[in-house]
Amino acid sequence: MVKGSMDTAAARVLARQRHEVIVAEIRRRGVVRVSDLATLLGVSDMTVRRDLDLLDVAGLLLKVHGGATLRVERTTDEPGFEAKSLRNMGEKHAIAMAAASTVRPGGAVGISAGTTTWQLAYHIVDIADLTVVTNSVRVAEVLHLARRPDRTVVLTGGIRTPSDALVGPVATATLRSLHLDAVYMGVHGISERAGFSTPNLMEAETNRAFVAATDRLIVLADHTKWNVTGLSSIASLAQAETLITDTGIPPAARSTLSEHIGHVLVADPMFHDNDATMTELRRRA
Amino acid sequence: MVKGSMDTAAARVLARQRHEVIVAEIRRRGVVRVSDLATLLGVSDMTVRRDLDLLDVAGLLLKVHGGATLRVERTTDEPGFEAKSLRNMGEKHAIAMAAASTVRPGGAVGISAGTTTWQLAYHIVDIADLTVVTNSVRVAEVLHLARRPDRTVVLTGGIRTPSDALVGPVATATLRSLHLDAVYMGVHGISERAGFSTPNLMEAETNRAFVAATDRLIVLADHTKWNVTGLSSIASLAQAETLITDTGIPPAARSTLSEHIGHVLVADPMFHDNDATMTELRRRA
DNA sequence: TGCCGAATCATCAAATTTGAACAGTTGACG
DNA sequence: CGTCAACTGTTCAAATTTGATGATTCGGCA
Repeated sequence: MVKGSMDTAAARVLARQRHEVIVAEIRRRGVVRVSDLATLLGVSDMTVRRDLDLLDVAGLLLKVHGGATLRVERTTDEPGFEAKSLRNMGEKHAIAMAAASTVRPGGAVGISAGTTTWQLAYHIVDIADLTVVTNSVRVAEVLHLARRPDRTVVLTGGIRTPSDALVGPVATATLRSLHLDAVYMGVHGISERAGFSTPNLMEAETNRAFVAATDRLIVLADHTKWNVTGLSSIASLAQAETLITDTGIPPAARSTLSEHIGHVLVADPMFHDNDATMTELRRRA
Repeated sequence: MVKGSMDTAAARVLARQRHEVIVAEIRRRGVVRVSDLATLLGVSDMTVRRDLDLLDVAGLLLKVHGGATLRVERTTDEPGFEAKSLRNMGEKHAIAMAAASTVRPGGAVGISAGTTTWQLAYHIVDIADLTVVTNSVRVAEVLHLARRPDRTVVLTGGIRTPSDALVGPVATATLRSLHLDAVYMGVHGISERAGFSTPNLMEAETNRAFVAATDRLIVLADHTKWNVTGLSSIASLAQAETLITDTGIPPAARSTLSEHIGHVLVADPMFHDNDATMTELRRRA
């Protein structure tokens, strides 16, 4: 009972700062000791332990004897844990589900790198006779582990970016030699003027190669991407055959998009709100 | 209640750190001895044994008399690969070490897929200004995780075989467009008549593309490969500039090989060395 | 098969870590 | 201005971990 209810979590600013420092420290060094943190933060060991308790149940770290460590991610498991830290999971999940339902058996599809397309990979493992071309090591990994005999997974090759995409001359050259029935692409920004865009120059180049390899471009983007412009444009709105987004998209944006894009699908996200931190913040406000 | 069995830990270095080092060490070398780990980690034999006990029941390794080995059965990884990597671990390790010492900084090297070349990857992470081209997802993974700014890792792309090699038209096309200072290649068989060979047709094709991309072919093969002939030949003995094998090779074979190959290096598996993981841990402690 | 050195296991003491209880302090709110 | 809830620090007993000691078992070799 000492570790009270959620009400007690609405802490002073001081506690929150400590929590941030602790998490940052663990991210940086991988492991921290209670005694080190106590010295670093200028508080007692007991306080540090209580902090670690909270952060542990919140899923931000893993308490071990003597300190705490990063939470181990099971890369081969479902995206749940790792993806939890990402924003708009519910929306992305709904979008990925909707996108999966548009994949036709027996074809060859391209899948670009990104968190939404990564989710998409999980939903197409059961589609029959599919050939998938991707520049995402993660997407390939998911499909590879499924081990279906009627599945062909082609990696484009190239240099790996921090976000796990393969880019560069090798990737684009490979894509230039291929023709795909459909391409599923995640983007970082959508606007009427700049079209679809991304902040990474290399990824933009690879994505343009994807676009050139198909007549059927399907863009996956949750509503937070609207009116965001990345450094480099990938394609104009009109080049997309279909855009799949979620119900958070403003009606005005929806009608604007419909003017340029043939099909605009709006996926309804499941209710998926378990973020304790968020709730906590709401309470304080 | 979450309070685990595995994360119970320690005094100077958190037990968690020890566990990570132990698992990494086993994955890298295949086998470790209790006494080695004790000196490596700076703790007593008894502590190491207790750690191995925990990691054993956790399924991360297999305790044997004198130390521990990789677990043979199902891991999260591919069975084919793991199973193979167990055999002749000491020899492969020695060969990989010898091969790493022939890698010149500042160049571009190719590394084919295989268990020996996978080990090689661990030993070249510290070589400066290196560009690596590989068709092995595992090799790329190892080098990618090192995150060195002066490292460029290029994946060839292609279709993934059960043994984790990328093969097919995409892989060969990529390799045809590249020129490498040296290529490090593992093979499944060596004989005077058939030269270097492998049982997998697709891998053979990719490997031939590797050979064609360089003037300096370095073949890695432990002594069990001698007089083994795979389905498909990759290259003749004369095409190799260097062959690196181990002391288990019969003298007769050695002289035969020397007739055709410019350099034949024989690595001694008994030779033990220091390793980077240890120094890093010491620095933290 | 039997022997010997090495490895393992069981047990215990010392050192460290942990959690619970209690008390003091701070800030919010009626 | 007083009350109350929450947070923090201190103390102390219990639990965990570690290394050492000695008995036992294992594995290689003649």
